[in-house]
Amino acid sequence: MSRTTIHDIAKELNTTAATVSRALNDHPSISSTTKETVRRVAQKLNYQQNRAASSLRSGKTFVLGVIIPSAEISFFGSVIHGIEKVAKSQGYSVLLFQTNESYEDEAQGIRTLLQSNVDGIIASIAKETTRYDHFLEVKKRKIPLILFDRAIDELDVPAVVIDDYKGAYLATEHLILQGYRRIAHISGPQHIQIFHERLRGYVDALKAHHHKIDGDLITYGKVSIDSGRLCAEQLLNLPKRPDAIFAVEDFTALGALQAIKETPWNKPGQIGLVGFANEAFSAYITPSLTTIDQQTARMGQEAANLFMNLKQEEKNLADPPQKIILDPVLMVRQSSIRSKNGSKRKKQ
Amino acid sequence: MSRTTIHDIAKELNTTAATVSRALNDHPSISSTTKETVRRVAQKLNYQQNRAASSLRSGKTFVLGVIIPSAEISFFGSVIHGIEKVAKSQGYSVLLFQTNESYEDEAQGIRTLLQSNVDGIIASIAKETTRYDHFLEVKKRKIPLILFDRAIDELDVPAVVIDDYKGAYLATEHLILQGYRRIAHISGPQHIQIFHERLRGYVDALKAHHHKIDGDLITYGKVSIDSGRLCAEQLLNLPKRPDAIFAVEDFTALGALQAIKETPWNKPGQIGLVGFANEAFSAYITPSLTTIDQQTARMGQEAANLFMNLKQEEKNLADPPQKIILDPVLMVRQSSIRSKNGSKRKKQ
DNA sequence: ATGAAAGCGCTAACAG
DNA sequence: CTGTTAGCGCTTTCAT
Repeated sequence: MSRTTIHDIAKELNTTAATVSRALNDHPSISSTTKETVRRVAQKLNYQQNRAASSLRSGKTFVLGVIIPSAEISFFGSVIHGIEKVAKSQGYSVLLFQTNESYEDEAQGIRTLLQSNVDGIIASIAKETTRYDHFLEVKKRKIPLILFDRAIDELDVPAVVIDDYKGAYLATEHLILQGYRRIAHISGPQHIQIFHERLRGYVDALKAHHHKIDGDLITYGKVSIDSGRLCAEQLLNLPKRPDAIFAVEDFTALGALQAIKETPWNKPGQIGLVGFANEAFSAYITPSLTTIDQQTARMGQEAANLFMNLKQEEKNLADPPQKIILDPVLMVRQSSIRSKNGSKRKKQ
Repeated sequence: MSRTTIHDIAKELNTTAATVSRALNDHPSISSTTKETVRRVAQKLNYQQNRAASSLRSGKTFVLGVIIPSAEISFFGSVIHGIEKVAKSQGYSVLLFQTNESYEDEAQGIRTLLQSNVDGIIASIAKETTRYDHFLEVKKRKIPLILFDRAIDELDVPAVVIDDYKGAYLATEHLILQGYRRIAHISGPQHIQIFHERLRGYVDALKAHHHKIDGDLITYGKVSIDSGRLCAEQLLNLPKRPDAIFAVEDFTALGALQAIKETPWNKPGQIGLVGFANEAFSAYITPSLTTIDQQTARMGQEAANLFMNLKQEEKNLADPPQKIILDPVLMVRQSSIRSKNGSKRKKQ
């Protein structure tokens, strides 16, 4: 009545559980005829391996633990997609935990993953997390740990991130090439690394193209629609007003767009706008938003690949951890196409 | 060197593994002093339970298997969020599988979940799936199975869905109450139940308010942006053209909106538009899209709750499976606010 | 190429 | 209240 085990198969074939186990695992020292018959009987009896037993004995679970702030955020949903895809292709399952940006939940998640004997952990650190003891515990147990998006240099583990500096540089340069002359930037809190990097990219792009850096044209918002709107209003009311805005991410850009639309002297196509993140809505608003794509699914895939590679060559544990920096991709849409003043329209 | 086990704790305390196990599991017949000391030593030795061993013995894994088409679709990301939240609160972990809408992947996912001895499975069926043998296998093994969104009556298992009929009724009625007189509908393939239900809701709402049903005003698209655009163009070119459109879901509505904007005789606010799904972009497009919210995170929570309830009262296995039908919520935004002809503006 | 025996770490039944 | 014993189902030496 109860579930078929390898002993049932062994009995049916007058052999032993060991042979059945080896046959099913394609062990080299089993004749192909035996493998064949074992597989046939296994199928007949509808046998399914008991992974708990297998992993208890072998120490391997073929489970990959994934820790993210929230599956509800499209960025992370996309990354999970990429991770699970690669994991599955290599026979791994994904055990998922959300932290809700809380250190406590994150530590609890790590604890559960350790109890589950996962073969590796892929994580994006919670905003609240400032202590890394839980991650150090993972390292101590020699369980492969890979970070993505929000990496921590201090932990000294492999990571996949995108090049925020370069993304911002591309965005700014695109506006320059479109012919905009006074390009403003709405940034975010500078203690968060990615926002600081994006500001650097903005500044360096301007410098490289011999534009002056004007402190008035740089504002620091709180990374939200409302904040983007307020910052943009402030910029558009300057005596020497900007003719383009690079926003630190798409929601900020969305707020800025609202402000732009309500600006009396603005004509469509006059004020350029670029965001960052390629959020789901960005292609569908009016005008559609030029932005920087972060290659989210790819990020997940690369993270999973990093894990697979680590497994392969467990030898070089002392090697410096690999860091993959993904190239951001400029998505040119309507919001940054300069349409008047006879400026030359640069094709991208 | 290697990981702490209950035997290590037992040795330290001159007691036995059984006692330690019971103490850690808060077994009633252990004195509270013993529990206390055991817990202290466990903490000191940094003990973490080995779940594989525990579940091999006890038969329970505290793992919930979740099968979805793709984590990249925001709908499913949101549902996962709800499921994991409830699961975690009850000590369960979530093992995630994506089907990519393929029957093969779905069957493979079920197989892996069975091998992993999950305590229950929550699934949304792949579009391609037409045979249910894999799900029947789950039932046969008496593993609780809960479906969401895309339920299959034939399987006779608990499910959480939203009331598509009611959602469509609400959407249509809202347009009627706004004062629109000729309300069209862009539907989808009728062999897919949800689209058929939405069509029924549309028709019944019109009937209930003594509007005529005009076959010309009902088109059948392919549920995409492009298809929505084409269908809307066709509708807007009718001799007796509609003054409002209810689209079967938000992407269709988005395409329809493009067509509306390009209609020469249209003035903003003249043609009403309602979508369905409350996609992430719907609040941010111009005009913002009135739509039907499907309570996605709630759907996940309810599905997880259904599982938890099943676990509690394993007695009534013969009872008819519970079906939870969530109420859709009308999200009124700009696209459906009637602004001219002195119609009374109905507040919702 | 296969079999015998042991044991992964835990929990549960039975004693006391 | 605690100890003894056994065994969940599998893999892995070690033998042959």
